[in-house]
Amino acid sequence: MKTLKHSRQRDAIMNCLMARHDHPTADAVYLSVREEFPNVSLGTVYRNLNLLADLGEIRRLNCGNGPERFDGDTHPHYHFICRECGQVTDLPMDVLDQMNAEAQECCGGQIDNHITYFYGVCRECLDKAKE
Amino acid sequence: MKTLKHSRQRDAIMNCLMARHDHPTADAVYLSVREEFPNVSLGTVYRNLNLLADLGEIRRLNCGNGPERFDGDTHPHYHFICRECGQVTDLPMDVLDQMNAEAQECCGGQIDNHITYFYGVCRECLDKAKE
DNA sequence: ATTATAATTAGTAATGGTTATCATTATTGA
DNA sequence: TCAATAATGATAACCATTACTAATTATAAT
Repeated sequence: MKTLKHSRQRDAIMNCLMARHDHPTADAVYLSVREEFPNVSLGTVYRNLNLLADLGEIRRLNCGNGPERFDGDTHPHYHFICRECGQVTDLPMDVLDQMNAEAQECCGGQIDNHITYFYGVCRECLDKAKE
Repeated sequence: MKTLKHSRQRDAIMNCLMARHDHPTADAVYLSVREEFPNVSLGTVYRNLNLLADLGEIRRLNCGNGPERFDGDTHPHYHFICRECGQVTDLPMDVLDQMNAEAQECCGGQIDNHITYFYGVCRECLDKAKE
Protein backbone atom coordinates (compact mmCIF):
# COMPACT_ATOMS: atom_id res chain seq x y z
CA MET A 1 0.00 0.00 0.00
CA LYS A 2 0.98 3.54 -0.67
CA THR A 3 2.03 5.86 2.15
CA LEU A 4 1.44 9.54 1.71
CA LYS A 5 4.55 11.67 1.76
CA HIS A 6 4.60 15.32 2.68
CA SER A 7 4.85 17.84 -0.14
CA ARG A 8 5.19 21.59 -0.03
CA GLN A 9 3.30 21.96 -3.30
CA ARG A 10 0.35 20.01 -1.93
CA ASP A 11 0.32 22.23 1.15
CA ALA A 12 0.25 25.30 -1.04
CA ILE A 13 -2.65 23.89 -3.06
CA MET A 14 -4.57 23.07 0.11
CA ASN A 15 -3.83 26.51 1.58
CA CYS A 16 -4.98 28.17 -1.61
CA LEU A 17 -8.33 26.39 -1.41
CA MET A 18 -8.77 27.19 2.26
CA ALA A 19 -8.03 30.87 1.65
CA ARG A 20 -10.18 31.41 -1.43
CA HIS A 21 -13.94 31.15 -1.46
CA ASP A 22 -14.56 31.59 -5.17
CA HIS A 23 -14.43 27.85 -5.96
CA PRO A 24 -11.48 28.11 -8.35
CA THR A 25 -10.78 25.86 -11.32
CA ALA A 26 -7.61 23.78 -11.49
CA ASP A 27 -6.09 26.45 -13.70
CA ALA A 28 -6.95 29.21 -11.23
CA VAL A 29 -5.34 27.20 -8.41
CA TYR A 30 -2.32 26.72 -10.65
CA LEU A 31 -1.96 30.47 -11.14
CA SER A 32 -2.25 31.05 -7.40
CA VAL A 33 0.25 28.39 -6.41
CA ARG A 34 2.71 29.59 -9.03
CA GLU A 35 3.22 32.78 -7.05
CA GLU A 36 4.89 30.73 -4.35
CA PHE A 37 6.24 27.94 -6.58
CA PRO A 38 7.02 29.45 -9.98
CA ASN A 39 7.98 26.05 -11.39
CA VAL A 40 4.96 24.10 -10.21
CA SER A 41 3.40 22.18 -13.07
CA LEU A 42 -0.26 22.02 -13.97
CA GLY A 43 -0.04 18.24 -13.70
CA THR A 44 1.00 18.51 -10.08
CA VAL A 45 -1.99 20.73 -9.38
CA TYR A 46 -4.41 18.29 -11.02
CA ARG A 47 -2.82 15.29 -9.32
CA ASN A 48 -3.08 16.85 -5.88
CA LEU A 49 -6.55 18.27 -6.37
CA ASN A 50 -7.75 14.79 -7.31
CA LEU A 51 -5.87 13.23 -4.42
CA LEU A 52 -7.31 15.69 -1.91
CA ALA A 53 -10.80 15.25 -3.32
CA ASP A 54 -10.50 11.45 -3.12
CA LEU A 55 -9.31 11.77 0.48
CA GLY A 56 -12.36 13.92 1.18
CA GLU A 57 -10.36 16.98 2.19
CA ILE A 58 -11.80 19.13 -0.58
CA ARG A 59 -14.85 18.89 -2.84
CA ARG A 60 -15.27 18.78 -6.60
CA LEU A 61 -17.96 20.97 -8.14
CA ASN A 62 -19.58 20.39 -11.51
CA CYS A 63 -21.71 23.47 -11.92
CA GLY A 64 -22.92 22.64 -15.39
CA ASN A 65 -20.77 24.45 -17.89
CA GLY A 66 -17.07 25.04 -17.97
CA PRO A 67 -14.25 23.20 -16.26
CA GLU A 68 -14.40 21.49 -12.89
CA ARG A 69 -14.20 23.67 -9.80
CA PHE A 70 -12.92 22.91 -6.32
CA ASP A 71 -14.11 23.85 -2.87
CA GLY A 72 -12.02 23.78 0.29
CA ASP A 73 -15.17 23.73 2.42
CA THR A 74 -16.29 20.11 2.75
CA HIS A 75 -19.17 20.94 5.05
CA PRO A 76 -22.38 20.07 3.09
CA HIS A 77 -23.83 23.19 1.55
CA TYR A 78 -25.56 24.42 -1.59
CA HIS A 79 -24.19 26.65 -4.35
CA PHE A 80 -25.57 29.41 -6.50
CA ILE A 81 -24.36 30.02 -10.05
CA CYS A 82 -24.98 33.33 -11.80
CA ARG A 83 -25.83 32.71 -15.43
CA GLU A 84 -24.53 36.17 -16.37
CA CYS A 85 -21.07 36.32 -14.82
CA GLY A 86 -20.62 32.65 -13.99
CA GLN A 87 -19.53 33.23 -10.39
CA VAL A 88 -20.21 30.44 -7.93
CA THR A 89 -21.17 31.40 -4.37
CA ASP A 90 -22.06 29.51 -1.21
CA LEU A 91 -25.63 29.56 0.04
CA PRO A 92 -25.90 29.83 3.83
CA MET A 93 -28.98 27.63 4.07
CA ASP A 94 -29.53 24.21 5.59
CA VAL A 95 -29.11 21.15 3.43
CA LEU A 96 -32.41 19.29 3.22
CA ASP A 97 -31.26 15.81 4.22
CA GLN A 98 -34.84 14.58 4.39
CA MET A 99 -34.91 14.83 0.60
CA ASN A 100 -32.68 11.77 0.46
CA ALA A 101 -35.24 9.65 2.30
CA GLU A 102 -38.02 11.01 0.13
CA ALA A 103 -36.07 10.20 -3.02
CA GLN A 104 -35.20 6.75 -1.71
CA GLU A 105 -38.92 5.98 -1.31
CA CYS A 106 -39.43 6.20 -5.03
CA CYS A 107 -36.24 4.74 -6.45
CA GLY A 108 -35.87 1.40 -4.69
CA GLY A 109 -32.13 1.80 -4.18
CA GLN A 110 -30.14 3.39 -1.40
CA ILE A 111 -29.58 7.14 -1.49
CA ASP A 112 -26.72 8.67 0.46
CA ASN A 113 -26.63 12.30 -0.53
CA HIS A 114 -27.66 14.87 -3.08
CA ILE A 115 -26.05 17.79 -4.83
CA THR A 116 -28.05 20.90 -5.63
CA TYR A 117 -27.07 23.88 -7.74
CA PHE A 118 -29.25 26.98 -7.87
CA TYR A 119 -29.24 29.09 -11.03
CA GLY A 120 -30.19 32.70 -11.62
CA VAL A 121 -28.68 36.16 -11.69
CA CYS A 122 -26.58 37.54 -8.86
CA ARG A 123 -27.11 40.90 -7.14
CA GLU A 124 -24.24 42.61 -8.97
CA CYS A 125 -25.44 41.51 -12.41
CA LEU A 126 -29.01 42.54 -11.58
CA ASP A 127 -27.80 46.01 -10.60
CA LYS A 128 -25.62 46.26 -13.68
CA ALA A 129 -28.61 45.40 -15.91
CA LYS A 130 -30.67 48.24 -14.40
CA GLU A 131 -28.24 50.96 -15.41
CA MET B 1 -31.56 35.97 -38.82
CA LYS B 2 -31.34 32.24 -39.23
CA THR B 3 -34.39 30.19 -40.17
CA LEU B 4 -34.49 26.59 -39.10
CA LYS B 5 -34.59 24.11 -41.93
CA HIS B 6 -35.92 20.60 -41.65
CA SER B 7 -33.42 17.76 -41.35
CA ARG B 8 -33.96 14.03 -41.27
CA GLN B 9 -30.90 13.55 -39.10
CA ARG B 10 -32.22 15.98 -36.51
CA ASP B 11 -35.55 14.15 -36.49
CA ALA B 12 -33.76 10.87 -35.87
CA ILE B 13 -31.79 12.40 -33.00
CA MET B 14 -34.96 13.79 -31.45
CA ASN B 15 -36.78 10.48 -31.89
CA CYS B 16 -33.90 8.63 -30.29
CA LEU B 17 -34.11 10.83 -27.21
CA MET B 18 -37.89 10.50 -26.98
CA ALA B 19 -37.66 6.72 -27.24
CA ARG B 20 -34.83 6.12 -24.77
CA HIS B 21 -35.01 6.84 -21.07
CA ASP B 22 -31.44 6.07 -20.10
CA HIS B 23 -30.19 9.65 -20.62
CA PRO B 24 -27.65 8.77 -23.30
CA THR B 25 -24.39 10.55 -24.03
CA ALA B 26 -23.78 12.17 -27.41
CA ASP B 27 -21.80 9.11 -28.42
CA ALA B 28 -24.64 6.77 -27.45
CA VAL B 29 -27.07 8.87 -29.50
CA TYR B 30 -24.61 8.72 -32.37
CA LEU B 31 -24.54 4.91 -32.23
CA SER B 32 -28.35 4.80 -32.18
CA VAL B 33 -28.83 7.21 -35.07
CA ARG B 34 -26.22 5.43 -37.13
CA GLU B 35 -28.53 2.42 -37.42
CA GLU B 36 -30.85 4.55 -39.55
CA PHE B 37 -28.20 6.88 -41.03
CA PRO B 38 -24.97 4.91 -41.33
CA ASN B 39 -23.10 7.97 -42.58
CA VAL B 40 -24.23 10.42 -39.92
CA SER B 41 -21.28 12.19 -38.36
CA LEU B 42 -20.62 12.71 -34.69
CA GLY B 43 -20.39 16.43 -35.35
CA THR B 44 -23.94 16.44 -36.66
CA VAL B 45 -25.11 14.71 -33.50
CA TYR B 46 -23.35 17.22 -31.27
CA ARG B 47 -24.54 20.18 -33.32
CA ASN B 48 -28.16 19.09 -33.15
CA LEU B 49 -28.09 18.07 -29.52
CA ASN B 50 -26.83 21.53 -28.67
CA LEU B 51 -29.38 23.16 -30.95
CA LEU B 52 -32.25 21.19 -29.45
CA ALA B 53 -31.04 21.91 -25.92
CA ASP B 54 -30.76 25.63 -26.68
CA LEU B 55 -34.29 25.57 -28.10
CA GLY B 56 -35.45 23.91 -24.90
CA GLU B 57 -36.67 20.76 -26.61
CA ILE B 58 -34.28 18.51 -24.70
CA ARG B 59 -32.21 18.88 -21.53
CA ARG B 60 -28.52 18.61 -20.80
CA LEU B 61 -27.43 16.62 -17.76
CA ASN B 62 -24.12 17.01 -15.94
CA CYS B 63 -24.22 14.21 -13.45
CA GLY B 64 -20.77 14.79 -12.06
CA ASN B 65 -18.40 12.41 -13.78
CA GLY B 66 -18.14 11.37 -17.39
CA PRO B 67 -19.40 13.05 -20.52
CA GLU B 68 -22.54 15.13 -20.83
CA ARG B 69 -25.86 13.29 -21.03
CA PHE B 70 -29.12 14.27 -22.67
CA ASP B 71 -32.75 13.89 -21.65
CA GLY B 72 -35.73 14.05 -24.00
CA ASP B 73 -38.03 14.75 -21.07
CA THR B 74 -37.99 18.50 -20.41
CA HIS B 75 -40.56 18.30 -17.64
CA PRO B 76 -38.73 19.36 -14.41
CA HIS B 77 -37.68 16.28 -12.47
CA TYR B 78 -34.82 14.93 -10.38
CA HIS B 79 -32.30 12.25 -11.23
CA PHE B 80 -30.60 9.46 -9.35
CA ILE B 81 -27.08 8.29 -10.19
CA CYS B 82 -25.80 4.91 -9.03
CA ARG B 83 -22.18 5.21 -7.99
CA GLU B 84 -21.61 1.54 -8.76
CA CYS B 85 -22.93 1.12 -12.29
CA GLY B 86 -23.27 4.77 -13.23
CA GLN B 87 -26.79 4.47 -14.56
CA VAL B 88 -28.95 7.59 -14.41
CA THR B 89 -32.65 7.19 -13.65
CA ASP B 90 -35.61 9.52 -13.25
CA LEU B 91 -37.09 10.08 -9.83
CA PRO B 92 -40.91 10.30 -9.83
CA MET B 93 -41.07 12.88 -7.07
CA ASP B 94 -42.18 16.50 -7.06
CA VAL B 95 -39.63 19.22 -7.66
CA LEU B 96 -39.40 21.46 -4.61
CA ASP B 97 -39.88 24.84 -6.23
CA GLN B 98 -40.12 26.54 -2.84
CA MET B 99 -36.40 25.85 -2.43
CA ASN B 100 -35.73 28.58 -5.00
CA ALA B 101 -37.46 31.20 -2.85
CA GLU B 102 -35.67 29.95 0.23
CA ALA B 103 -32.31 30.14 -1.52
CA GLN B 104 -33.11 33.57 -2.90
CA GLU B 105 -33.65 34.87 0.65
CA CYS B 106 -30.03 34.25 1.48
CA CYS B 107 -28.23 35.13 -1.71
CA GLY B 108 -29.55 38.56 -2.61
CA GLY B 109 -29.84 37.78 -6.30
CA GLN B 110 -32.65 36.28 -8.34
CA ILE B 111 -33.00 32.50 -8.43
CA ASP B 112 -34.92 30.89 -11.26
CA ASN B 113 -34.41 27.18 -10.82
CA HIS B 114 -32.28 24.48 -9.30
CA ILE B 115 -30.81 21.18 -10.39
CA THR B 116 -30.55 18.28 -7.97
CA TYR B 117 -28.78 14.97 -8.42
CA PHE B 118 -29.20 12.17 -5.90
CA TYR B 119 -26.33 9.72 -5.39
CA GLY B 120 -26.26 6.22 -3.97
CA VAL B 121 -26.52 2.60 -5.04
CA CYS B 122 -29.35 1.31 -7.21
CA ARG B 123 -31.53 -1.73 -6.43
CA GLU B 124 -29.73 -3.99 -8.91
CA CYS B 125 -26.27 -3.16 -7.56
CA LEU B 126 -27.47 -3.62 -3.96
CA ASP B 127 -28.79 -7.08 -4.83
CA LYS B 128 -25.62 -7.96 -6.69
CA ALA B 129 -23.52 -6.99 -3.65
CA LYS B 130 -25.52 -9.34 -1.39
CA GLU B 131 -24.70 -12.48 -3.38
C1' DA C 1 -40.61 22.19 -62.47
C1' DT C 2 -36.36 25.18 -62.23
C1' DT C 3 -33.54 27.91 -59.91
C1' DA C 4 -31.49 30.73 -56.22
C1' DT C 5 -30.70 30.88 -51.28
C1' DA C 6 -29.16 29.50 -47.33
C1' DA C 7 -29.17 25.85 -43.80
C1' DT C 8 -27.32 21.27 -43.01
C1' DT C 9 -24.34 17.71 -43.62
C1' DA C 10 -20.08 14.42 -43.60
C1' DG C 11 -15.52 14.38 -42.95
C1' DT C 12 -11.80 16.05 -40.74
C1' DA C 13 -8.81 19.12 -38.18
C1' DA C 14 -8.40 21.73 -34.08
C1' DT C 15 -9.30 22.83 -29.25
C1' DG C 16 -9.38 22.56 -24.26
C1' DG C 17 -9.48 20.27 -20.08
C1' DT C 18 -7.54 16.45 -17.95
C1' DT C 19 -4.65 12.34 -17.36
C1' DA C 20 -0.50 9.41 -18.19
C1' DT C 21 4.44 8.79 -18.64
C1' DC C 22 9.05 9.16 -17.08
C1' DA C 23 13.47 10.74 -15.62
C1' DT C 24 14.74 13.56 -11.70
C1' DT C 25 14.09 15.38 -7.00
C1' DA C 26 12.39 15.42 -2.29
C1' DT C 27 10.77 13.09 1.84
C1' DT C 28 11.03 9.72 5.29
C1' DG C 29 12.39 5.85 8.17
C1' DA C 30 16.20 2.84 9.26
C1' DT D 1 23.91 8.99 5.99
C1' DC D 2 21.68 6.19 3.11
C1' DA D 3 18.22 3.39 0.84
C1' DA D 4 13.47 3.17 -0.49
C1' DT D 5 9.81 5.28 -2.58
C1' DA D 6 6.48 9.07 -3.13
C1' DA D 7 6.18 13.43 -5.54
C1' DT D 8 7.62 16.55 -8.96
C1' DG D 9 8.22 19.11 -13.59
C1' DA D 10 8.08 18.59 -18.27
C1' DT D 11 5.88 16.77 -21.87
C1' DA D 12 3.10 13.71 -24.56
C1' DA D 13 -1.26 11.51 -24.92
C1' DC D 14 -6.18 11.31 -24.34
C1' DC D 15 -10.96 12.20 -24.92
C1' DA D 16 -15.01 14.93 -25.28
C1' DT D 17 -16.39 18.61 -27.80
C1' DT D 18 -16.17 22.31 -31.25
C1' DA D 19 -14.68 24.57 -35.60
C1' DC D 20 -13.91 24.42 -40.47
C1' DT D 21 -15.07 23.47 -45.29
C1' DA D 22 -16.61 21.77 -49.55
C1' DA D 23 -20.60 19.25 -50.97
C1' DT D 24 -25.51 18.34 -50.24
C1' DT D 25 -30.24 19.25 -49.11
C1' DA D 26 -34.43 21.84 -47.98
C1' DT D 27 -37.09 25.81 -48.87
C1' DA D 28 -39.09 29.74 -51.29
C1' DA D 29 -39.46 32.42 -55.38
C1' DT D 30 -39.70 32.36 -60.15
